[in-house]
Amino acid sequence: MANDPPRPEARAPRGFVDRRARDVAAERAILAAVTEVYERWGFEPLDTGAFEYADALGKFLPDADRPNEGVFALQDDDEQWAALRYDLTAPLARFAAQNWETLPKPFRRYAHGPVWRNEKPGPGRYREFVQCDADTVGSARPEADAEIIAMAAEGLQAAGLPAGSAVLKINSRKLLNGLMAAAGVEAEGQKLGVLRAVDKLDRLGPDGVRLLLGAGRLDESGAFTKGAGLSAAAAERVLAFTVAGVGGRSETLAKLADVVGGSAEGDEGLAELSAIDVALTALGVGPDRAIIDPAVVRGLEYYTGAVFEAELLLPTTDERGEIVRFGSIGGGGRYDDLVARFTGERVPATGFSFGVSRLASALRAAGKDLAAATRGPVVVIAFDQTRMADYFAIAGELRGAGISAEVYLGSSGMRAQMKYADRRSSPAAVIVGEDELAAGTVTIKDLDLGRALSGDVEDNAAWREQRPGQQTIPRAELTAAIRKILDAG
RNA sequence: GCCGCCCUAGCUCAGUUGGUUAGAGCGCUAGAUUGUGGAUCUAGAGGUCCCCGGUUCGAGACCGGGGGGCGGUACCA
Repeated sequence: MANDPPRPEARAPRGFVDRRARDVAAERAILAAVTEVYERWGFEPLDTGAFEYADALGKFLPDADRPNEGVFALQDDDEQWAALRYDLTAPLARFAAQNWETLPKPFRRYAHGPVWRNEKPGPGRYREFVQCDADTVGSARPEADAEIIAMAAEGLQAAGLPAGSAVLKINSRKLLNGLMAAAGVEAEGQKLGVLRAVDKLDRLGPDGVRLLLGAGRLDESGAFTKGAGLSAAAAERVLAFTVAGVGGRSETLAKLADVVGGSAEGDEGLAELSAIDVALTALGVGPDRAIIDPAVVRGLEYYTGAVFEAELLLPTTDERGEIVRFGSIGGGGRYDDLVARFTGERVPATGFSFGVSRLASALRAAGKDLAAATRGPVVVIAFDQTRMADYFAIAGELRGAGISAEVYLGSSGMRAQMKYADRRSSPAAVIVGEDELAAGTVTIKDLDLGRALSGDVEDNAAWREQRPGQQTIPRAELTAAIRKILDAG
């Protein structure tokens, strides 16, 4: 054995997860529910490839001809760098620029699929995950933003999160810029620091944010985060802004006007948010489903106006019963400059993206799994190896009737086959041995019924004696009998 | 990137001051029951003690270096 080649370790790369039937079903259910909403609101599907040229993603390291860290990139045989998409918005911008002349405008599309991020995974954070986006390209109207928000709210509801269990939070980059102008923050580095500090309000609370706005903060692991270095007065001004999100949307806007009104950009942001508020109300989206929250920042890169974030309000626990905090389960905003990168022409655009994978785990953690428990197929016991043809005929008949069925194809005995059927969550097993063949009958066993009764049985002899849920019927009645068991489940 | 914790069977873990052939529970395979799921009993399979080097008569344990994982933090389009 010493000369055997080393065996590879069977493991998935970190940040990549295997999903079994239950998880796949849950994600599919969410996708089906959300895309149905998108289509009903007049958005058309668009599929683009997993790879984009890295320059189309706009992700090159400064002063390097190599793509940014954070994306999975490879060099094609023509030396061009291609990278796996890290979201669905950049590919849309590329597509819109490429086909702009021929598209009906505004262009309304939805898309879903996996995206990849080459970064350190964490709890609830993967390097491959599924997003589901809807975007409107070519409309600068605040109503376009409002429609995206209203649709996202309906999507949450369709996915199993009605009002009260999740909320959409709205803010505007223009407000944040107005705030910083009012607080006298001008240096670029300092602006970034302020935005990052504000973004952490929900996690660190006002005291943590105050530290980050000032000198810096030492976390419990001992790592120090440098702060934005604002004066105490400026920091308090920023804090007052971030915590102003209380009550209804128009009340919040009035409060915010006191803080950022006066600066040109702040006033513009306020006007846009007001228009969004009015449109949302007209669309029937109340403050129980969408609020204005001045602490929402989102990513720093491409948003130019309104920004949105979907937050889960349900309490969630992990498999050990400990409380877990989920980050946002979706987000979006207005990005008016993204298409201009390709065409030079400014094209207003706005959109929203659900994190489907995270939404699925959030629903599971909250005990609100959309998908019912997965059902296995009816298992035809391979009792007599010389009668496989009969077993395949039975499976074929069931399949023809639309019933999921299979013949056991392993090599184990009957006991193991029953156990197999049990573990597949099969509704029923079909047993055809020599007795049945001779009599022209089949024996079917209702496994669900047996599962329900098994708790009361003490010894195996009695259990076997009872044969719960078992019946022997004429061969011709097989499909009808199985159907009856399925309907009862 | 920074800080901390961890690494022994498929999984969760025990392993005494350094001592001979490395253990448990669960899970898996099978038997008890030539044709029946749960429970019970019995048997079996399953190990690079993360890797490399060092100390030692002797290392799963001690020392040094490396790797991997987890958590926090930073970044996050």
